[in-house]
Amino acid sequence: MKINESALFGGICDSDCEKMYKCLRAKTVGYCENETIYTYGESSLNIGIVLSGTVSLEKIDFDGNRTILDRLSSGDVFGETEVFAPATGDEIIVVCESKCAIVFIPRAAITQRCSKVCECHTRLLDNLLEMISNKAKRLSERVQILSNRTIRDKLMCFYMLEAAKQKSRKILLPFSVSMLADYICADRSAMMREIGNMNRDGLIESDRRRISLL
Amino acid sequence: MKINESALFGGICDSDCEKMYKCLRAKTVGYCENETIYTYGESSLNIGIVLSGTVSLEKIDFDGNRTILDRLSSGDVFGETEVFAPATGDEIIVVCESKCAIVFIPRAAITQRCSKVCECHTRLLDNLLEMISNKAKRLSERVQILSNRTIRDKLMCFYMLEAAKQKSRKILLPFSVSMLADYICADRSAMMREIGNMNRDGLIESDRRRISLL
DNA sequence: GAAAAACTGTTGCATTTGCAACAATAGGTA
DNA sequence: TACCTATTGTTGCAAATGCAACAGTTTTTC
Repeated sequence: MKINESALFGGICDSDCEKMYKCLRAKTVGYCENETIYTYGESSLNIGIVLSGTVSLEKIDFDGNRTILDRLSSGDVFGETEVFAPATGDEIIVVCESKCAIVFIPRAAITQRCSKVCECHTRLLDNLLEMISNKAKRLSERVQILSNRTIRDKLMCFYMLEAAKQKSRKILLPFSVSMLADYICADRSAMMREIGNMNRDGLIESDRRRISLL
Repeated sequence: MKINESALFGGICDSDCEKMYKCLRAKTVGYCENETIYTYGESSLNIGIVLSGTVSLEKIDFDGNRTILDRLSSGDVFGETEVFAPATGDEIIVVCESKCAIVFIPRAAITQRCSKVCECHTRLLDNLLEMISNKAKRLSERVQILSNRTIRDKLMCFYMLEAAKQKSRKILLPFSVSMLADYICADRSAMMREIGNMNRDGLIESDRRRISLL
């Protein structure tokens, strides 16, 4: 994937893109699995664009518990705001899930548009607007899921949203069953037990990552 | 409060503001307590700006359970994206908490900038960008809080964040204790019990809305 | 192909939570 | 003042959840 295929540069032609890459003082860096790409609060003067691979946004609290706040893939952006300012004692980081390439751009270069107020820069802002909206949307979905009090309700909420996205009552989890537990912030074994109950109660039919809503 | 005092129109002079109010086809409407102002999915062709008063974003699920997704006051914006697209069977609405005035602007009027590509319109987009970022930040805080598994941890997380905002270890809840239970998605009585335990364990000293972190 | 690692699935038990029902205390109003 | 209402605070009990420990299965790695 090239930078001009990312959502941030959508609608900007190749030659303009190259000019902007320089104008924006962008840099591309490669990472391997489990490498820490970004620490919120520290290096937050840059925004990052995922060119390829998958990364996850994780919160590590003072007890060492890991929570996935968000998962990003090709074309997604992080650090575009101080959205994930960590609470005292916690740490919020971006970690490489699978080998990836990241483009870093100084935040100032984006918001302080160039003296020429060029069309491209305006387009860039438009794109950024939509991307942050999407991030807000994902977060809001997460809040919807987490606002349920029981594991069963959290799961049903997640399944429903996923079914809507996949336009089918038979869904395939976008990540491992263990990660689902992290995502809905529940104990894995308790979640497994509840999935078993839901099968028994005829709510769903599930086999590992494959779930049918009944 | 006048429209040009809202964050959306920040940095735009009065006369320009008036012009834009017309150019953007804006309309101001007043609401009384508990009135429903906006239903996501239905009237989402407009964005709304809270001029005065307080409104809350609520999810009503099919069982009738109410969850507060967000609270907005003077200068805040809602409907700027389809951020709160309701899950199937649920309803997401904006409800008036205390007597308020709302400015509605057709969404298209904002994103499709006027033919003149005027400075004001660009500024408007900049402002919108920052506001959505703030919304994402609030949502992310909420996720941080909800990602804790016990009521105690949720409360501590909330207290910490609030202490940081109020720059003091003695904090005053921004809403009623009952609403706090809704906010952290816990049963009120269970939360009260846990607050009692935390006092007993010497973690906090609390009296109604007044809390000291020890 | 064998060993290692990661993931999936299960169970007993102590703790936490939700639920229901009720008591006590502000705050507002006639 | 007396009354009404909203909010805050309390408790018993059943149900849900987390925790720990372990077994089976799949995937990766050498």
